[in-house]
Amino acid sequence: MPTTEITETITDAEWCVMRIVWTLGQADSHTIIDLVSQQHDWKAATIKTLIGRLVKKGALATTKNGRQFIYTPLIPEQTAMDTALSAQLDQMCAMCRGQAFVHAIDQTELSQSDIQELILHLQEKLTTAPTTIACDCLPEGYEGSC
Amino acid sequence: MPTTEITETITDAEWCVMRIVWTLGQADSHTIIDLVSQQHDWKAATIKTLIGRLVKKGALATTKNGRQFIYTPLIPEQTAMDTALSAQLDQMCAMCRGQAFVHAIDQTELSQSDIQELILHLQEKLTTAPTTIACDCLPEGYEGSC
DNA sequence: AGTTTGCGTTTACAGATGTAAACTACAGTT
DNA sequence: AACTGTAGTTTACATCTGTAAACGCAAACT
Repeated sequence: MPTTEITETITDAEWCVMRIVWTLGQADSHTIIDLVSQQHDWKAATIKTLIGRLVKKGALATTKNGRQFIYTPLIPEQTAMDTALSAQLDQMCAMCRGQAFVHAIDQTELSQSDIQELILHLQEKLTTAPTTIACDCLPEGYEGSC
Repeated sequence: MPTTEITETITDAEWCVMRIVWTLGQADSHTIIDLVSQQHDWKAATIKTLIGRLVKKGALATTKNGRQFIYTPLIPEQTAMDTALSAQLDQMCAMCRGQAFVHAIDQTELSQSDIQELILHLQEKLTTAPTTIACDCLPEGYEGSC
């Protein structure tokens, strides 16, 4: 069987569709179109296009149900979030990522349990953390710091 | 004078150029092209295009220096990182952002001082954190949880 | 002064993305 | 059986991105 690997990226507009399906677990196109149009000023045709592209990309699976399809996520939401965040972080200076987290966390609403989990992970991480992280914005062999 | 607001986004390829300029503080095109070509298999012409687009977008300022230009960042690196991370997080389910952070932090090398700062911020945040964050993947009026 | 070199600008072009109309085909209705 | 509505597919098209060649002009060299 073919590996369910997703190579292509999910675009911003496609994320809106995926979030509906992730949350519902599964949905037919009518439901998706109905819910997404309440969040965005998109025509039904637009949402159909997005669904089609997500199926082609292997992000959504289809199951025939009479005349229509039921769509289910082929990639877990958590995986998609990880991939997206990592891609973003990877393009930022390694030395600055810590500060980026600080700002991001300051501006994000987090639940008590999430915060506690984060603190635990960080405390654990602290035991093996290096003193400093070098800036990696310049090519090999150059020293820099931003 | 016009406000130095950047509305347009900096693309992935453009980030590579910005990182060089951010790190050096300022640079002429020769330097940028030289350093960027050591990191990416791009022709000088490609990098010239990226520089041009960044100037047009208002991300880089130019100062005439004889026959050539000196480029300086018009937007701070930290601001760009914040904006990029926020945009990414904003499109993810509010309820799941905490877990996204957990995974991202697990996979990112952080210095001891960054970790300590993060822990402090989180401890402070804990004092006013809500017990739970609702999933915001569905339109107003629908209850969901992913 | 003429020529070369190098810098910034213009033009090019394919593929991705946002946005959507048009079309096709089958299920359900009359 | 003919009709109609709707779900999925095709086609459309402007803009953005990645990638790069070509061009014009001024400085530097001869």
